[in-house]
Amino acid sequence: MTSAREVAQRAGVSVSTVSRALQSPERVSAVTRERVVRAARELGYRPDPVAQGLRLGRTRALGLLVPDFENPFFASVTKGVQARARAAGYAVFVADSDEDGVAEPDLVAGLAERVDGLVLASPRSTDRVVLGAVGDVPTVLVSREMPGLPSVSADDGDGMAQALGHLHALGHRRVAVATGPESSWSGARRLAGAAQAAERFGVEVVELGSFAPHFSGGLVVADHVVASGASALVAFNDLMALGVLDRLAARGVRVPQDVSVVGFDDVGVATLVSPALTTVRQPLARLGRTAVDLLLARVEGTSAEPTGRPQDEVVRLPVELVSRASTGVVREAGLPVPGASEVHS
Amino acid sequence: MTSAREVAQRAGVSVSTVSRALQSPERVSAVTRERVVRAARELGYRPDPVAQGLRLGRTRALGLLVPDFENPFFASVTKGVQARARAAGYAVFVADSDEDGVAEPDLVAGLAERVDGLVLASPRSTDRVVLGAVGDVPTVLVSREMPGLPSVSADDGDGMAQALGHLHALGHRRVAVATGPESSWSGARRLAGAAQAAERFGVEVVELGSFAPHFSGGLVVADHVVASGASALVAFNDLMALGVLDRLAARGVRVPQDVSVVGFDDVGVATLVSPALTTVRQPLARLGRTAVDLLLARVEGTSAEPTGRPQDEVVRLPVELVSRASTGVVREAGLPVPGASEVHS
DNA sequence: ATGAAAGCGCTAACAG
DNA sequence: CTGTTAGCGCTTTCAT
Repeated sequence: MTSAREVAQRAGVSVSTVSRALQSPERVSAVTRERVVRAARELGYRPDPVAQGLRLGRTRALGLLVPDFENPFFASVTKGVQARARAAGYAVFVADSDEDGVAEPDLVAGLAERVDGLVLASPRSTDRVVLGAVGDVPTVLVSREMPGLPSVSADDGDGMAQALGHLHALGHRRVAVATGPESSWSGARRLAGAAQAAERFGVEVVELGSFAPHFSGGLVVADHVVASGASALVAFNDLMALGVLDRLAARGVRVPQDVSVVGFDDVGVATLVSPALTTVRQPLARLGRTAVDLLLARVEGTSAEPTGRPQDEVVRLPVELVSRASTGVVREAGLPVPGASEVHS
Repeated sequence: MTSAREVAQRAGVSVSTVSRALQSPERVSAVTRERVVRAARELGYRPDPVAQGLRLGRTRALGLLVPDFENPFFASVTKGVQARARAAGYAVFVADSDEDGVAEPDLVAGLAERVDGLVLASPRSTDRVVLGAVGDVPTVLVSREMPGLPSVSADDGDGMAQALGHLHALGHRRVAVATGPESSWSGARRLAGAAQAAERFGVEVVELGSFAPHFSGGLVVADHVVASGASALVAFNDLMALGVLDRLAARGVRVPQDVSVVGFDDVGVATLVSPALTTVRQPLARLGRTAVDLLLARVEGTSAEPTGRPQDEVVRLPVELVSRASTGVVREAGLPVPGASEVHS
């Protein structure tokens, strides 16, 4: 690592001039600036970001916390955060809580002391714990809203409404809904959306409860669906829906003839299974990018916006129901008219 | 952020005593240590890692570069790196090159100046470029070997041998192999392994060429397989294999009756498709964990090992062929005996 | 326009 | 055992 002193020596100037020539070129004569720049280039000099960070109090680093990298939803969010941060000249620290809410405060605190801003994706802790852990570090939430913190999430309630509307139009009148982690904010939002939409469309919603947001959780959910007598299911996410599909097939329950299945997220695998999964598409990478935009607005001085945005801005990105075979029209059998509506109601 | 000075004041000692009491408790009297520790706890003091980094020349941060977070292979590696680094008290910077080898040197350089060590997963650049970019920062490679740098990768050659052995045992005599990015080191290794195994088993290997390591690449590969007259395919990775499966199904080519398909990696989705994918399982998270172990041995002083390990240690983790339906025995039809062997050879 | 000096928060060498 | 001093690499007054 070459330091500013070596550059100064080579250019025959002082270290402060080196700093100035590089940071505020206009405050230095053209000729010395040229000399400094050349010396710097020849030595491959790059100011040490750690030292800069110490002096300026800004590290030009952002922190990202996710519950699980192996969940494609968060992989995409990570990608989005990463891309936008880099474009703005920020490095990104990451931490994976392994879906363990208890570990979150420590992880957040560990990140917080090294970064200028924090992105927390679907934190599982309570509002109070999250607020305590971030302290006074600028923070943006993803897929979670909470008073006092800006956030960007998909419109979960609307997504659920679209899903139920779709199922209703296909003739379903009794629909099961499986939730993810108890502590999932978006899960709660969807349940609320489901209740509203249920009334609007006149469908009965059966809450199956809370399950692991993975393939394995779906295996369990599938049996509940069958037992519930519902003719359709909306799963917490695509991974869970895939587990449902698998178990249903194993039990000889046909999809969509006997039961229709809707996922959430539209991660890549949704199209790779058979039948392809109908799902509520979230703008995955955009969640991450938007979060960084919000964060940098705060980190780099609120003065950018003349009128000043509200302290905790809440962004809701639109979602889109993507209809595929798992709720589709079955050629040979015609529209799957659920027998459930005859049995119940 | 509370600083050491405030703790010192509250405890009635000097800042150096605060530092000592926390870093080397035995060099401080029991009573003052107690006072300092209590003051620190009361103020919620945590030494600023940035300042520590500047002073000590160690940031207690590691850098990780991957070609694509959304590729589940790298998501798992990231998870492994993350977990091990955290356990050792290191934070992790990440960067995603988007499979763009040209961007790599800049990304690596950007990471290098902030970290104590680097993990480079499947870097796409040439040896010279990689070595230049890392400079003198301790570095470990994942899924890539190169003179001068330690590395941990799966035994790709053996994996390919297991795949071909399996296919040979099932009666296949003409097997297509599709590679990933030209610059992929493991792809080259597998081709080499294929050549060896081909001779050993007496199977003919048809090299289809280089394709995108995604689902979309597989769609293209499928047509090549059919055109090649091979009765089986080994794809570069599971994602590609899934694309092949999809396209084959669309063309009415049955798997495994008409063509058998083998993937690589055993990422989660391999079991979610129908037919389930036979694949060469890599110890994904372990790749990441082992890389960090190697790295920390270097970063924290080679003296840990009495005799001193070789400067560039090369670790090859074993792989395991997992046989599933995509090469499986077909109940109704018996063993899929490829017609290819009658047509050719 | 430039250099000297101060200091970000911390730790290590050196006295005492 | 503890306080004082110095300095990591950088930016920023403050003089000149």
